[in-house]
Amino acid sequence: MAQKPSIPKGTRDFSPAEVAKRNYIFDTIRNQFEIYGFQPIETPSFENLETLMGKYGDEGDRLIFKILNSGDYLNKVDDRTLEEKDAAALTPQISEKALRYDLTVPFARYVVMHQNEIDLPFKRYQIQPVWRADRPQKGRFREFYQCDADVVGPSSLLQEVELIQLYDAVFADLGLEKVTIKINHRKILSAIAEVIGAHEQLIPFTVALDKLDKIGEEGVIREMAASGISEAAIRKAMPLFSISGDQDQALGVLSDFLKESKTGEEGIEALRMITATIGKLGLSSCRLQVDVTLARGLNYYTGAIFEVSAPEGVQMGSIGGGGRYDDLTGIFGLKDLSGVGISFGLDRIYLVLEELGLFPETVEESVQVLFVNFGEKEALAALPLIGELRKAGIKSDLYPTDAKLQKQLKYANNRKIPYVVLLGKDELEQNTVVVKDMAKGSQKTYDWKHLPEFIKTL
RNA sequence: GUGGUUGUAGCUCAGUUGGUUAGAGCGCUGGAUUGUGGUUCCAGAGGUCGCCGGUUCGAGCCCGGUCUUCCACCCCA
Repeated sequence: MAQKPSIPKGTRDFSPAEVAKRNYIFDTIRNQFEIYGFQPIETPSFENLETLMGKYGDEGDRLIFKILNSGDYLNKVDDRTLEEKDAAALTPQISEKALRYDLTVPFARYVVMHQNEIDLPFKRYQIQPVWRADRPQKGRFREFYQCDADVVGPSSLLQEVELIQLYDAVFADLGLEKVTIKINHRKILSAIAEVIGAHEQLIPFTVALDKLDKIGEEGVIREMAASGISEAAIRKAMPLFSISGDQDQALGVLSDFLKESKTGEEGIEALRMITATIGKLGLSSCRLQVDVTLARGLNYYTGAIFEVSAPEGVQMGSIGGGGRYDDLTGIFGLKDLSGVGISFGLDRIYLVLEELGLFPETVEESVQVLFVNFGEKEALAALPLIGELRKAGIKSDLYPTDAKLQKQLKYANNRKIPYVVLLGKDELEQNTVVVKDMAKGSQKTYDWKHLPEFIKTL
């Protein structure tokens, strides 16, 4: 009996039209990556499990897709682990490999393994799928593409500035207006926790703080209390909940709040430099916003952290994120190497562009010129002309059968083909073709010898 | 991982307290129109009602399970 085919939860097939639109985004991002001097690398779709485990926090570990060992994988498991049904202890015994969870950790691994071949500063980009065992929602998939650009080597803040410009350049090319790039600094978050006396609970503190715009002040307070942060500490942190006004003002308030912390002052200085420089250089599509409550991002970030949210009015999580990590390669044995990078979430950008109708019409154009097939003789006469067009780089094709003209034109119409060429009995006798402009409905006759004139109009 | 939600034609969706042969619009195929698509008119094809089981004389509709979709958590691109 034939089984009904299906694909796993959170995965998708892509039709030709969808692939065309996805490629448009890929091409736009790749083009700017290269314009900014980044070089491409690729890494395997799966890594050794131990390379990935422990890099993304407990929640991250849970979301990593583990690959079951081949062969008799239960053979080596000790009976006790099996009897106790201890998943955490069992996993490393039956799985040695796991699907890539993001592009940053594999990149860090790559840098360490290839350190002798790499010239610093090393600017690489990487566009590949990643996998997460998350529960799918709109804009959240189990297989999706990330487009990363990272610089390792220089600890200069000019890198952060450049990456913000890169974000802006890509979104400008995509025609995506009013994108907000939020920026914060890990040192600021760490200093706040220190100043209020909640240094031990830095992670729960930042996670709660991050939800301010979603669950409000009360919600944040409740969550902080629930995660063991003292009432006194929460009260101390409260002025931060209402920081508003422009960037300089916000940074001023923060500076006052953290005046006793050297770490905090470093973080504030960094943001001042970045925002001031971007202020001078200007952005075309994006706006940069300091946001003290921005805390998302993975555990390995140590400096600036970024998050890009979709334009207002579009229900979508972040469409990009990034930050600086001073010690990521340290985990793999290479000390004192700083890196900073950003990531674009292709699949979410796609949904945003689709919702706002921002894909150019020509993206779905598979063929520019379609020759109608009137029969064997006419089709044979069309082939050299099609060859001429193809040599000139024009996407052109002959309808494969001599189906009714109505059907062939309808096909051209559905495929959004802008020009149809008619070469029938009369044209064959006169060595001419009739070119029909599908949008206007107008027609023009060209002599075979004068085909270049038509090509010029394309 | 927790709680909820959705699934009927290729697509978007109707479908009465459970009752004979499950509908519409769009799309598709053919014709009006043997060299003119996107407009119009006519006709036609297309369904194991997600899947498995249960209740019932009888289930698209009720019950259980399962898969999927979307939503809220969690977390994130």
